[in-house]
Parts: sequence; C-alpha cells; structure tokens
Amino acid sequence: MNRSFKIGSNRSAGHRPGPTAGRLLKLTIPTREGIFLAHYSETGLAGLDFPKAKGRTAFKNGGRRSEVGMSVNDPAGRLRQKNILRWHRTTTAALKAVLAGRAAKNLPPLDWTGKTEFQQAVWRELLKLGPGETKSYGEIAEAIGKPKAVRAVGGACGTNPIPVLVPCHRILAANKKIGGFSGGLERKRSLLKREGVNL
DNA sequence: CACTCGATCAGCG
DNA sequence: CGCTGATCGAGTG
Repeated sequence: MNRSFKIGSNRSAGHRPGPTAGRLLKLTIPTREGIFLAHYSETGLAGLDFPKAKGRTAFKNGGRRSEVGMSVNDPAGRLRQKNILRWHRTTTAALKAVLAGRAAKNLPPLDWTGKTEFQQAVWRELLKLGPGETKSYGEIAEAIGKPKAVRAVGGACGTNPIPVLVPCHRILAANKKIGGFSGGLERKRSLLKREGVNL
C-alpha cells in the first residue's frame, strides 16, 4: 500500500530536478586518511565522499569548484557562498572529530532533498547513535516502526550520502558481526575501532 | 505494473 | 557452519 515517495524534490514546482539538482559547491577536507569531498546545496551538506586514493591529492581543481548559482556578482550567490563556507567549517570539525573517535559537536544542516521518507527515517535514526554505540539492521528497522524492513534498512544505509557523519558504520549485523559497508569494510572496522568497539 | 536485487535474519540440519 | 524462506524498499524497463 504505502508506496515510497520522494520528498522535497522540486519536481512539481517547475524547477528542474536533475541528478545534481541543488548541488552548488564541492569543497575538500584534508585529513590523515586522505582528502574527503563535501557537496553543498543551497540548504546544506548534501554529500560526503571518502578519499579516492590513500593519502593522495585525489581531486583535481584543488577541490574547489564553483557551479551554477554561485556567481559572486549575484548578491544571492554571495549569500549562498557565505552560508556554505560557514557550514563547511562545521562539517570539517565534525568529520575530524568522528575520525578521531569522538562525537561531533555539531553538524551542518543536512540536505536530503530527493531522498525517500524511508531512507530519511533510517538516517535520522542513525544520527541518534553516539561514538561506539552500535545497533543491528533489525534494531533500526524496529526503531522506525517497520520491524520487518530489515533488508531495506541495509539498503538505506548503503545509499547514505553522508557517511561518517551519518554513522552508518555503527550498524552491525545481528550477531555483532561486521556486516557490510559501501565505503569498504576496512574503513568500517577502522572507524569502529577508534570508537572503542571490539568485534 | 512486474520484475530483480540487497550492507538481513532466524530457523534448521 | 551453510542453506533457505520471508519480507520490504528501490531501481529498472
């Protein structure tokens, strides 16, 4: 019955949706692990990419890329840049904290435009987990009131656009085994280890 | 609409 | 252990 539907997309508003709709700027975050890439929209952080290659300058253009809607001549564009740069400082601090096994003090606004209600429900649930606190896919399913949607929860974790900050690495399989991770199991293990989790 | 595919899970041998 | 069926959401044509 209740079929999935997308939220917040501009589809009916006469804007153009497009695959990268709303993604205005990509900024890099250098860390010990390598260079992360944060994607920002007009309303917040929309994506976070793991470093491409270990310890290398993985992104061309120095990681700073202006796109449509970011014109510095346009007052609105300037405002967006200002917001984004502020969010980026928050993102950077948060990422470094989690990579160090500590809790993020605060997060930038997260832009989940175009994602389904189900996915957002899962991700919101993940945000409740602190460092070292793990749950199983089944427990998340239960928590969002869909106890049987176990595999679907796995699916939502796998499409989480903002890993690390939305801590999908804290979701384990039922038997406290590692489960999967789109960013690579080694990364999941390493993140968990730094949070003091023993498998 | 009718498929297919999963970062699942519990049960059973 | 390994195998299997149940079950749900997302993606595809």
